[in-house]
Amino acid sequence: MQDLINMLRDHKIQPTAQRLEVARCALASEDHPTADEVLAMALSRCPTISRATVYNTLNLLAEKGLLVRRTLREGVTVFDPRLEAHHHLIDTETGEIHDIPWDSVVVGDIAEHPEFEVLDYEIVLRGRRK
Amino acid sequence: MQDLINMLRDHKIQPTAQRLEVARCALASEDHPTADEVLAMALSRCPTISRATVYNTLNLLAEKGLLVRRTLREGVTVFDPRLEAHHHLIDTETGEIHDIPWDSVVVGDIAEHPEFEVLDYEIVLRGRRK
DNA sequence: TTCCCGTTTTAGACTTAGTCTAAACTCCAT
DNA sequence: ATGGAGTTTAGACTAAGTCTAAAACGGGAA
Repeated sequence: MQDLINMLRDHKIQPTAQRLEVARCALASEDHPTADEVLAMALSRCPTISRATVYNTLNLLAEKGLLVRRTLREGVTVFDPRLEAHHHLIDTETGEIHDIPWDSVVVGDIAEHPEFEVLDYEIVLRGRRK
Repeated sequence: MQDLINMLRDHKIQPTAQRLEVARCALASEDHPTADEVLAMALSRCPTISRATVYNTLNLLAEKGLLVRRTLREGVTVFDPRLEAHHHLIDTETGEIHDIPWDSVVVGDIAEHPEFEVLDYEIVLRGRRK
């Protein structure tokens, strides 16, 4: 709890009850929740929290680098609490997102692009449960 | 024109004026249009075409393998007329999507996943104009 | 050719994800 | 205590997408 407060302070985010609850839900998540999923979780402990606050807080946490916004599901943004580089595997049947450790794929040289400076990259795998 | 008709027939899609127009716009596109972008293009030649028809037709073309649906832009689905395997580079400033030839990146072995059979994959690069 | 019936198209209602706004609430510093 | 900056809130609004029910189309049988 105190750790969470400090984590927000360290990132220049003024801690409030609502922000702590959103951070708790999103950062502790084992998967890749959408904003509305975080809202649903947060409501159980913080029954008056509003959708706008959850959206604002997630955007704030992402902007401050505590979460990563990802485009991995059609039509929705998901938030990823895992900050270390990793890849993703999408279950083609369900859309579920699974983390793949960075080292389990070896990417060789990426040819220099004539017009772009590449800042980062990831592999998106798609697969089916065996 | 006749080629387009045959292409649809070959894929068991009954050609109609609207479908031909949607196919023309989407398949000839040099980029990765959204459904609403295709609608805007189609309207100039086919002024009464409806949004529902464009959405239905794009979904049909994707289902029949003439287009690929991709999740590369936040909140929207884009359609990709390039069927050969390739990667994508996203301009972090604008969100623009650029194709990257398959061979310009060498991906080594992908570790066998214990629970999933990997069907395909691609690299998503993010970068900034130099 | 005409008619029929399955297929397609259409407008518009509906849903879902997300942003925006303006008012209300907090809470710290005076 | 009070004033103001920063937060939260409900609800309006927008954009992407699906659904529905009715109208229009079109190709084959007669």
